[in-house]
Amino acid sequence: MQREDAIFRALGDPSRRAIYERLARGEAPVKDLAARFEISQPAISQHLAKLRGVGLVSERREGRFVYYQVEPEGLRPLIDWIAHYRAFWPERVNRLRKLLKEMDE
Amino acid sequence: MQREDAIFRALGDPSRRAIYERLARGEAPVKDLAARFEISQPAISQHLAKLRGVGLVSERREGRFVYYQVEPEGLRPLIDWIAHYRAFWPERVNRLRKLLKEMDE
DNA sequence: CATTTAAATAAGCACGCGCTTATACGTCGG
DNA sequence: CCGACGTATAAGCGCGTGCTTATTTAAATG
Repeated sequence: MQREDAIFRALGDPSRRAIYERLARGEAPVKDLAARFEISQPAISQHLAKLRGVGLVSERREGRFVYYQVEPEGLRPLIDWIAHYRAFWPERVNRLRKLLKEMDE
Repeated sequence: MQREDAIFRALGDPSRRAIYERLARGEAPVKDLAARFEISQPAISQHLAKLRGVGLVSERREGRFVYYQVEPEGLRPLIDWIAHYRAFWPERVNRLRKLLKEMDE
């Protein structure tokens, strides 16, 4: 229940969240990310280090390439935190319920 | 789907999230918050302004007191964002499903 | 009314963050 | 081997952020 700060902060940066969203569609080496986004390769590496530091992302080394991918358990602290305060937004729960039902097809 | 930055950032600060969590247990005037937390009253007001700015909190004025309360719809962008990436953590969905069932009693 | 109380705003400061360029490290290909 | 490539790390810079104290505004109280 503590130290979700880092996860919130990690996703609070637009570039970093964009990188995470990109990785959510499939793993990618740093080079590809650096090509897709307009910031420099070091900036990408720094963002990846932070995402990795909070468990949102993991790496897979292959030769001189480093492939990054989304870590499924990474969002758990966020979900748990939100779930903990679910009593205070009952309508949201219903919406979530609908979302889950939509998945059942 | 855009500008969740502010919400992530708003909840990324420990003091601010603590204030939000406190308000989730019931509305409170600024004075009470300033008494409970160790930071100054202006700091509290500044945090409340940011929480209010992103729709996480709302105010109710009564005389010279200003009562703040959690805005139920405030977490919606967060939930929607997470829900959008739900495909990448199927086990989490099951956990949420369990939580929702637990609520049904 | 004058004073006190609740809250917001202003101004300033220290620190962290995101970015850059430069450099180092490791791996592959000629 | 040697040079190029992929990535990480180092160092520095500008700016935003969270805090403080001081001040302002507004409402209750004597």
